[in-house]
Amino acid sequence: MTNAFAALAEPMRRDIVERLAGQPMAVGELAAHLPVTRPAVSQHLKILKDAGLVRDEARGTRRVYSIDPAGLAAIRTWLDRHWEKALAAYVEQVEREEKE
Amino acid sequence: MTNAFAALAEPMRRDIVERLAGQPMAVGELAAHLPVTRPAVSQHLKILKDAGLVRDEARGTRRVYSIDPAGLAAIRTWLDRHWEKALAAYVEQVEREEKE
DNA sequence: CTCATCCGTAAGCTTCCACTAACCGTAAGC
DNA sequence: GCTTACGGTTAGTGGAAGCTTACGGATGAG
Repeated sequence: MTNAFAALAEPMRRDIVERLAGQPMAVGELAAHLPVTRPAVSQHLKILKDAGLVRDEARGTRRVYSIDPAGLAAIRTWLDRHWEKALAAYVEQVEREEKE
Repeated sequence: MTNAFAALAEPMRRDIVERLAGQPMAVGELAAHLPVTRPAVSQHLKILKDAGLVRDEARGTRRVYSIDPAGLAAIRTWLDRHWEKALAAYVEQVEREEKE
């Protein structure tokens, strides 16, 4: 995983992820519903794949892409970790101020 | 919230978030531990603030920044929603293939 | 009031990113 | 074998992003 957050930074790539979450699709099928050309979609998919967010499966000449739950789970782990840490720091801060 | 994912795309900003999660800090204090100048940190904090990920509080001439849990929670909501949708689509796909 | 400290902002530069157009490789159908 | 359909890759370009330097504003101390 190079950088899942950077992969999801682009609105176009989030749109792609949302569409794939609803239903696995091929590259051309995605491009048909998006305002960019097929190569652009292909490049986005490459980035999403490197980030571990999507998977691809050869299906004849077509290439069907689908969501990789592991990628989303990795982000969630990061969030949870730091969210809890922030809460702990906040509690500690409050306790420190109460002693004053 | 303009774009929380784009805000967290930069490694420097994730570093800042991690440090603030451990303990609220002022701008200069952050910059002292980072390999960039203070204005750069200030610009990053502005982006993180616009994204709803951090909050600031005036403390004399200093300006203390801390994590805003709501921002992280928003990302988590997005993840959960599409993750569940992807799972549902996956189950549906399997059932459809079993009928063939 | 003056000075020092802390911080945000503007301007400029460099680097990276998203997009298109053109090309090449591969699998299915006649 | 030839053609068609589907995708990945490359080169090139316009625009956005991050960094630094320089400057201006606000608060506290003396």
